[in-house]
Amino acid sequence: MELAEDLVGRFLVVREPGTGISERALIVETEAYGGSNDPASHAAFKPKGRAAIMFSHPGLVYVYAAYGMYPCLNIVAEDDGVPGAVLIRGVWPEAAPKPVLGPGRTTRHLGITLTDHGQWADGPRFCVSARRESHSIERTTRVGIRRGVDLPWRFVVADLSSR
DNA sequence: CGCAAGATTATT
DNA sequence: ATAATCTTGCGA
Repeated sequence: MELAEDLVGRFLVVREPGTGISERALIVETEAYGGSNDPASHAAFKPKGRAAIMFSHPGLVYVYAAYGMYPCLNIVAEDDGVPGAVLIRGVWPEAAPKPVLGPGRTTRHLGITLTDHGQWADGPRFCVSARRESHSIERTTRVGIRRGVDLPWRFVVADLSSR
């Protein structure tokens, strides 16, 4: 949960294998997901298969298929045995004039697929840079879910439209 | 083994 | 409002 707020305002670097090309994107929207205390978390109602990585150690990438259509990028947040992850819901690629909002759109834009599941969030494929400038961060309830809607675990850069 | 449902998005 | 379609949980 602290990680979710910490990631907002940082740069995520994605390197394309082979090409040597990397793309930097400002993380502008995240959501934190917990364990059995969080009814919306995958760890709460299907803690098997891919989602089992949420119980693993921090810094690993959890990629799942939302409704079978779109990959969604998460970063495992809690220690071994403690379920928890941060969903990247929106980024602002350096080259783009406008932010890319929505977990499915974000991963599609960055070229992230289910095969990236289990990668290190700070390794050859991904890298999270230090915060470059301070942003005012807004904390709201989560969106796009049907359970646990009341938990205020969504973090966004407040002045999105003014940059 | 078959079916429903979910942290989504684009299209009718 | 619906289709597209991955993964798990549950019932037969």
